[in-house]
Amino acid sequence: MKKLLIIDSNSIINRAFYGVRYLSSKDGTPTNAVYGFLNTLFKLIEEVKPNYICTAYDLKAPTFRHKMYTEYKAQRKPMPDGLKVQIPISKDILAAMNIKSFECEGYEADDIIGTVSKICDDNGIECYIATGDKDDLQLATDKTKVILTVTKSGVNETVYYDESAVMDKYHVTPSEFIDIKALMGDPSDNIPGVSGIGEKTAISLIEKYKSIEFIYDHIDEIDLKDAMLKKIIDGKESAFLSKTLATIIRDVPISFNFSECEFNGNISSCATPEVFEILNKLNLNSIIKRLDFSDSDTVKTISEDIYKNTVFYEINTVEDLNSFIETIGDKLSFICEFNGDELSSIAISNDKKAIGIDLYNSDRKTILPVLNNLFKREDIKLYTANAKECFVKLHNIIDFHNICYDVEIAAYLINPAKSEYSITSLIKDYFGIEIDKQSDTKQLSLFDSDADVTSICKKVLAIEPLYKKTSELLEKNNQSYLYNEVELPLIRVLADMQIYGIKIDKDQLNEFSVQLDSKIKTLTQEIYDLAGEEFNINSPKQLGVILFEKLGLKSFKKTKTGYSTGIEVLEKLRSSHPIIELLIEYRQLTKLKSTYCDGLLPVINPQTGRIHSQFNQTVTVTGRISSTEPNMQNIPVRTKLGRELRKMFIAENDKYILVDADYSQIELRVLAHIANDKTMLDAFKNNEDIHAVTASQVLGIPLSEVTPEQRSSAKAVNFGIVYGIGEYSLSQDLKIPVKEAKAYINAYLEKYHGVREYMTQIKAEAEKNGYVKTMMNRIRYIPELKSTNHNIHAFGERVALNTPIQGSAADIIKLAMVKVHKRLISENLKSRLILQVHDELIIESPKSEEDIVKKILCEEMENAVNLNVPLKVDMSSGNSWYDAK
DNA sequence: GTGTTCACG
DNA sequence: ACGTACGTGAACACC
Repeated sequence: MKKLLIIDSNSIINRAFYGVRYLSSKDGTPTNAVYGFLNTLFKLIEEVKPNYICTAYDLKAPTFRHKMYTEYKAQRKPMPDGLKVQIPISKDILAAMNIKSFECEGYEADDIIGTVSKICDDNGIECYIATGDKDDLQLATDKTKVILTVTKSGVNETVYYDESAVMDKYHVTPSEFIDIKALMGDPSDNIPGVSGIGEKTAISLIEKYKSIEFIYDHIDEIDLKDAMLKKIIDGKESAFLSKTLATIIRDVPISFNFSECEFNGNISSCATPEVFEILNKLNLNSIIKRLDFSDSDTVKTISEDIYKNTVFYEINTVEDLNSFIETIGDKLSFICEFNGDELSSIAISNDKKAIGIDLYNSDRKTILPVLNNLFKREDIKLYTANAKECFVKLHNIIDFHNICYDVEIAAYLINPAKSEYSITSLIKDYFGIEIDKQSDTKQLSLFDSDADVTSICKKVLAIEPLYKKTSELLEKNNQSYLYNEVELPLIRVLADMQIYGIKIDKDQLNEFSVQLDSKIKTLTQEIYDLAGEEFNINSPKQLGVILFEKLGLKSFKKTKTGYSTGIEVLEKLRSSHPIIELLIEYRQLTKLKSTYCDGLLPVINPQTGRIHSQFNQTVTVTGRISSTEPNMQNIPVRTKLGRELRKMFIAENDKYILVDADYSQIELRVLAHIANDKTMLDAFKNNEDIHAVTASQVLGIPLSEVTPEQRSSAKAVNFGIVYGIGEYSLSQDLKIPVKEAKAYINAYLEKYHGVREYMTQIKAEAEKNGYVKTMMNRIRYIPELKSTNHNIHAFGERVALNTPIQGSAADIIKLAMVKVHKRLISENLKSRLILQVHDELIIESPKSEEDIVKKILCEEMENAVNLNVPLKVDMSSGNSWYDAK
């Protein structure tokens, strides 16, 4: 049987708006509802594979229901603006997909759906109704299926109801739904029902008597308490009115014909050029990806102005390369591409002309030295993308001497929130060109060119226009200092850190792993014994069943998928069963073993015996550096056993030592400076214990009388302030009532009024500008502040508060790294920076250089910037990271 | 590929 | 009415 899918657009868009996190296009148009709607649409198409498809919309105009009953939906709040603008967008997209949308003055989308489903019934077509609204369940029959959709944080779920499914779930027939509503009413639509009758009574009456008509026709025979009977009799008029309001109309005057709704059951037919154009304008890239426009040659290439008058060609010989090099002036752009760690191709451009070299199709041995001679020249400025990868992968082959621009880093400073900064994605973002797509590249080339180097040449030719565009924006944002003095020189620093790596004691690590393993085995058995069965302790799902069903512990927190078994849940259950203690220990040990022991072993470089973690410069939104493969910034330290791991990270040999320098309270110092808070500034100027001072201030007791507990609470509050404190979270953290947490925060802000003012001011500023900035003008846009959703907006406020603090601290340590690195080189030292952990720098140093290194670290870190507070650095050294703390 | 948990600052 | 502090990355289970 053929299938028709009809979608209640308003209902699904509305759900999507509240269920999908805030998204917007570059121009600020909110897109979250459209995003959610389209994802739901595609999911439905893929599930139903319809032969016909259409959608129904509500109109703003009053419907017959409003005319009949002025109170109908009168309590509804108007649609938020952020949602309102997305409705017409969704219509445009549907039209571009050739999906018919119906709307009809005087009727709601439901009525159109009722009408279409009836037409389907009459024509022997199976009808699928997709909506977020339970009201439509009244339309379910054996051939008409109602699909209820739920969108939760971007994830769609669908539940299918035919007539029997409705009866299974609700124990009434679809049409009896109407009668239930007639009795109980519906506050969301303001349908009155019979006053005094709620859900329970309504259901039991209709289960018994099937319809309100029957009830009122046989009112004398009905067995009910007098009071109830009176309510029903008094509510007769209202009951019938309610029934009319709740009944979906099935003969709306629309002109429907199946041919207009034909559909091939596949989302690929939605991938039209018009759709691409709209989605691209909205920056809905994941939808573009899902629709996969690549096979459809329908995508129009957008203006390729940046390639006007450019030429490129492939070369394979040193002679050709040399003759190209002769044409180069004082600058060039280049792009390297790698196959693993090996250079696979390189493109170089000079003005409007580019060459590409396929290293697998040319003599690597002769080409590479020529390239090295070119790139090490001091008189040529180099422009590129992803210089760090070139530094790292070619470090003993090519010396890139004078890198003066990296478009990836520039684009990151302009907007650090993007997920990708590859040259390909930058070209698409800034110029709308998809260079890996087939297009009319032939006419660009004066020479015959293999397709292989086409793409890399297009990339290299885009560097100059990307440089123009991004450097303009950097200037406009006042980010020239940040770019030229911090981020650009930092590329070399991070590359060197990655190249040097850190030595790890493999044998000792293996031994630790074996020790953990035997403890884990014992624990596993004990847990099985207490549980009375074997199961996968690592599976939260299986563990949840054991704890909360088999052992009957009480579950008070749930996740999207089931019981939560996180640490805070376990902590609270600690006293209720001996298994909990073991689980907590099991979790700790398996974490250490799998993530740190077994995780670190495979990333040890067999040649160097060292770990060469990647330090990423374009990942975090706040300006911090991130570390991957492995993450060296989350090596355990907080527990005794975990800290043991730091004994594995050691200096190269006994002639070397690790020097560790960490900023003391850098974020709070930054806060004191930015907020210009006198109390806090004084505390730091007098070199006092900031947490103890806070306790003393807030509790109104002398500094000398602060107990360790009081200090620890104050510490939590100080952290909370930096994160954009909430009373609820503080109460959880300190395990005190919300009321007390609130009082604590108030007392805090009373004492630190500079901080209070900062909080108000930065929020206002963020609200007004849509972004916040750090001390060095690192910028972060906060689109969440445009959201009408309370939670999202509150999140935006916390971000506005925290980013200048966390980001300024990142600015400072990055500048310090650049300065330290520079001095190690200019003073001809063998010592090298090897790690950064947000507020901590680690240098591997010959013992003979230990003192001078400490001096350099101290000077450069403490004097990296000049604040209203002193910056303080704690320093220590040792043979291992463990000993150097 | 996503969700949960947990390691760090 | 709703969820609950900022910023990360990795391992594992499960679909």
